[in-house]
Amino acid sequence: MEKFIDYILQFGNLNKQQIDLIRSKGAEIEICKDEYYWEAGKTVKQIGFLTDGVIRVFYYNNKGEEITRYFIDENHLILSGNTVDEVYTPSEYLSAITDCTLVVFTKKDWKEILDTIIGWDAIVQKIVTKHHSEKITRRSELISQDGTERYLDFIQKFPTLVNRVPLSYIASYLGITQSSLSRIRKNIR
Amino acid sequence: MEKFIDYILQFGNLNKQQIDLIRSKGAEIEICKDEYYWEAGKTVKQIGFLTDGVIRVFYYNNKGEEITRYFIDENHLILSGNTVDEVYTPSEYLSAITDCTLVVFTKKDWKEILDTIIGWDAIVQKIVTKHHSEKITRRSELISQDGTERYLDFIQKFPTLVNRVPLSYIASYLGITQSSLSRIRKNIR
DNA sequence: ATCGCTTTTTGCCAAATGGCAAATGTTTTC
DNA sequence: GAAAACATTTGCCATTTGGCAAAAAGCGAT
Repeated sequence: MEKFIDYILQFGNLNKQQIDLIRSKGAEIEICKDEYYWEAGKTVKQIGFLTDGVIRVFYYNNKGEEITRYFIDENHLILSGNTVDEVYTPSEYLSAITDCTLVVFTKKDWKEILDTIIGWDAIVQKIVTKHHSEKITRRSELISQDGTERYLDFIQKFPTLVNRVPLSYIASYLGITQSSLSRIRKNIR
Repeated sequence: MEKFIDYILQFGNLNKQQIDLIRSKGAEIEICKDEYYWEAGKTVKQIGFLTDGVIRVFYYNNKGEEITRYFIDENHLILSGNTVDEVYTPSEYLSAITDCTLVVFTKKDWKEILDTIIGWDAIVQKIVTKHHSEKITRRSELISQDGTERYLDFIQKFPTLVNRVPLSYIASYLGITQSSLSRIRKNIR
């Protein structure tokens, strides 16, 4: 919970009352390795913030292959759709790579926070925009690189993930096969 | 100008007064082929909406190569940063591929619209989020495809761009070399 | 129609990556 | 600690892509 508060405070100021409100609404939950947090086609009912663990976001392409779109690690918001009111049904899966701890808010409580704390919306928007931009930048960069560059980039940008995420997922994220990535790693050593 | 109004109305309702306000603030400008609309490192002073033409967004990677991140075509908002107040200095270039027509707003006027029209912020946010998501999805998909699939995907998703954008830019966008793309096209025929 | 300039295609060969299956290594379970 | 389950590496070869340079095609100005 405190991780979430600290995180939010990086993006805007909140007074004690406001912090208490947030604290009173958030609930901690745990997800075991390999459990889904979201499933494609199933309506999302909560807003989450990952405080511990790693989650993998993936979808199935038209050949039925599982493609990892990105990883979510500690201190990241997991939002559903643009607005709280909107019913949101993802087209991708979120699955825990390790055991995870999250702070979650029901949509109702989130809405209450939104209605009570002036500026909350702006804070969340800031976070969302930041994450979006980062993802676009990162994905775009990958495309112009060869396998080795992609991997070096990955270990540099996500040093804490390299040893916690199975090679096959990293390979999928980088757009190369697992065996190629294995060879690339050999060459780097 | 009317294209902009029509576009905005897809995302939210506005009354006649509000539309008139917008109309009174927007100015039409033209940009010739190969001119820059944004340059990396130069502060952006206006909000733009592309009504005609195609713009290329690119940056230089660490080898000094020009990498096309994406294309902007008709009916797309070109925003600077998260908020109007923020001074925004892009790290990429926007350059006209064809002659372009834009509707532009000074930051001051945009702010006035923002302060006058309740819900304007939400409309813009919706648009931005939509574009972001589309870009992330598109870029992610490319990564798991080979050259041929990338190109087929491109012509299917941007049929109007294929014949207006030089091959070298498309190749760069798709993360393959121009000669490879040329061969791919030959094989497809 | 011709010249000059830019864009696209092509040939040649090298390098990178994919596909598949077996071997090896690691972790979990009983 | 052995067996089973899972993850990673490796060998082998086919395919794809890259790099470079020359040729061909396209285009605009005169």
